[in-house]
Amino acid sequence: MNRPRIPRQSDIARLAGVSQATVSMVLNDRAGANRIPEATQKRIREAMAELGYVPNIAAQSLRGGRSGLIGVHTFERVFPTAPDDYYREFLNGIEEQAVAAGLDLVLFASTQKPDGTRSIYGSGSNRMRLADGAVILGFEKNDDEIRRLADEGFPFVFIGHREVEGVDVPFVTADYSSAMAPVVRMLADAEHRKVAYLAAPLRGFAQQERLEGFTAAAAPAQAGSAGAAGLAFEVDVREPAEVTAAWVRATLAGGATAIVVETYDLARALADALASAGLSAPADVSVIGLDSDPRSEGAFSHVRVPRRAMGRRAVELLLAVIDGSAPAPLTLPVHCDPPTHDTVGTPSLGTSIVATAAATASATPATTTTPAPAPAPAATIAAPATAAPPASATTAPTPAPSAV
Amino acid sequence: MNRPRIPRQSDIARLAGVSQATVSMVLNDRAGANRIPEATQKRIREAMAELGYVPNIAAQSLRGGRSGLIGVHTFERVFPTAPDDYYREFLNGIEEQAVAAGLDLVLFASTQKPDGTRSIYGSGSNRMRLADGAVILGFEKNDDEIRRLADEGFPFVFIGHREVEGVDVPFVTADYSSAMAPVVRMLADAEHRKVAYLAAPLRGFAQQERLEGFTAAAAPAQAGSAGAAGLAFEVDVREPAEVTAAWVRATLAGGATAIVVETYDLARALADALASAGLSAPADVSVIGLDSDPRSEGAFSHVRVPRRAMGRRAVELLLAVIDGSAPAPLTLPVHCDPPTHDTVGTPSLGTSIVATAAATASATPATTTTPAPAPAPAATIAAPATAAPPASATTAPTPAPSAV
DNA sequence: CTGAAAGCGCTTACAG
DNA sequence: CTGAAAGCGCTTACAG
Repeated sequence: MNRPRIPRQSDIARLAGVSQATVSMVLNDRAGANRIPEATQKRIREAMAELGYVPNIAAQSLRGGRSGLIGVHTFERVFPTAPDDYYREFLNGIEEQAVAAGLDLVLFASTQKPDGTRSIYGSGSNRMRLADGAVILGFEKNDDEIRRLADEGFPFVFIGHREVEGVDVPFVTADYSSAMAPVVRMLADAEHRKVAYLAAPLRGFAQQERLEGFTAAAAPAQAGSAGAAGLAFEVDVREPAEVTAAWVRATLAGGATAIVVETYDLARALADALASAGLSAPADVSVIGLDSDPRSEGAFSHVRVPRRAMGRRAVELLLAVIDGSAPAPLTLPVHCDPPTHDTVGTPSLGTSIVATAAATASATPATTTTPAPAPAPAATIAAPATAAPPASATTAPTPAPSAV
Repeated sequence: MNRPRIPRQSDIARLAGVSQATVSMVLNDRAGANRIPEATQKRIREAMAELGYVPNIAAQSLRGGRSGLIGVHTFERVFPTAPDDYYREFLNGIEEQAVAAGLDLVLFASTQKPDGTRSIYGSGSNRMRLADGAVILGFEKNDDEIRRLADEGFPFVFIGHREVEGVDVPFVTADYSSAMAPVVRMLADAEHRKVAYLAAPLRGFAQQERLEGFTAAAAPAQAGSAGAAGLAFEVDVREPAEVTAAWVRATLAGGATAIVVETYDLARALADALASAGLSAPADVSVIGLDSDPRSEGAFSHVRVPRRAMGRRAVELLLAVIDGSAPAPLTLPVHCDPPTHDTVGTPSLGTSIVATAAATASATPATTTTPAPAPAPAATIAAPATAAPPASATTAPTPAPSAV
């Protein structure tokens, strides 16, 4: 069977009795600019329909420069084996926005090395340039590759706060600083007076910003300003393995009536710990998570990290970067939905096992006592030494996120 | 900041002191054919590395070369909103094999129309031609687009049995015909004598093949041949909404001690029906599903549709189609893992609500009584009229799947 | 108002 | 052993 040749512009031109260039003009609606008569245009369109013409994308993008392709690169596998993978919602958002922008997505799979990690330049060449730009995700540190990408002038945007020395890394992030106010308000409104802030040892940017936001939100209330009643909190840095039934009992015995959980792995550990202590939220203790993953989502009320919206905004930001219309510093915080009330109750409502310390105990709160206006620096909090900010944050101060 | 120009072959050529054509030869490993000396090749490769050369995919594919891109097209959205989407595992497999083959994946999102469906030619141009070939998924019927794709000679492979008149559609499918034998054996071994085969009204290829496979496996046993004891079954075609507690009671009252569920939506309906009837599997009735989706997976023992493996094999088959090394008829059945035993028990073990009809009732079984060797045609089964094969299967007989 | 021509970055015969 | 040249199918100045 002889494969029928795919029609091209010159075939239409011949059929319509015009030049190939004229066909191109009509196709691209630049016909008006050149005032090609309606009759000619009609003839051309009829010829197109008759031959079933379809433009050759490769030729178009070779000529025009843009491929209409947005890359997606992760430093780990894109479709992890686990059914509850973290990337999923980001991809949903990226895809949504690609649809809206009429772009296609390239998932770079060819860059995977035998150990399962993915490298941009590992193969010796940057396949990524096949796309007009790329959204990059992943926890792995690959500062050298990022720097090289920036040096080449390749447009990219990170999902998640990323800093690489010498490079203005564009990124979208959850707006944790503003997301903490509703959390504090909800706890204060439920008349909690003392809260345990269960923090992760690894102090990434997200952890840092959550704690700063929480502190800033709690401080004015603490000072007795308008609105909610005072809320004291104590930062407790723990590995997930340390979050046991005993830890829960000790925490409640210390007078806390609510627990704020910084990360999703701690949230999972806490859910297990509560279960094995025979306690439940909000009956025995109120709990709010500041992050979540699919596995921890059902356990507690939590700040909803807007992963899908972040994916969408990342593509928007990328498109702005690609055509140079994005103003510095190219960081885009995305609003977080406030937590639900499911696992937050009033202390009196609970059948707390804590009888030794009153919920309203006037023990010196661990939080700042300075009546300074928000945002108060987190550094004044009596946190364990392990809660020190990450190296990058101490050497170079974290830049304030600002909208694009 | 002036963006450094992206290097092209002529830049490498200049740096290495050769012609651009020579660079192309070395790049494409056709250097051997032209016996370009190792020293020259080395110089060229070093220049490539130094400049960070990456081929321009558009130019390559315009010229007729390979882009190293495998397209993924779905007639519905790729990343559905529901957390339990059906495509997920297929994509996992596709991606796995892309990694293995060193290829990248293009997810066509630009083709989405306002109603959410996706069309290959809807935008007037076939973006898909950017890729070397494509894996296509989706339930929507778009025979015209498939035919056009085939006419253009574009390589593609379907996931799922697909037939389009006048086109040899390459596809991978679950090997249902062989998957049914373990199901029949498991039921017979557990000493079931009468089984209800709960079938879907929509008789797609998968449904068709399951029923044929089941019939073929049950027939020899029925004839008293070696191995399992006789197994009679009655096909009951139902909409999911019809699968109620009453339906379950009536089915058990009819003497069936086990239910085989053809599709995952019926499986979900049956799970609900059992619950509302206050029954459970395998205590009251044994149940095996012949398909599953993430939402029905936990409910019953089921034949595991090897979605990930199907994704992998689809890419393998596509690569064979692309370089013309795949022999007709290009259909590839993938082995299914046998079901677990979780919801299969012996009838005597159950506290069946059925007291009226003995489990070993000698009522005339609905199955074929012909002692013919397998595979027996499903047509001899006393199925309701609505269980007629689909139009395409009656006009053109279903071709026997055969390995590539 | 329309056409001839250049050129996007490649690959592949074809000459030397 | 290597280079000059054609050409893939387009878009976009530039001439008429």
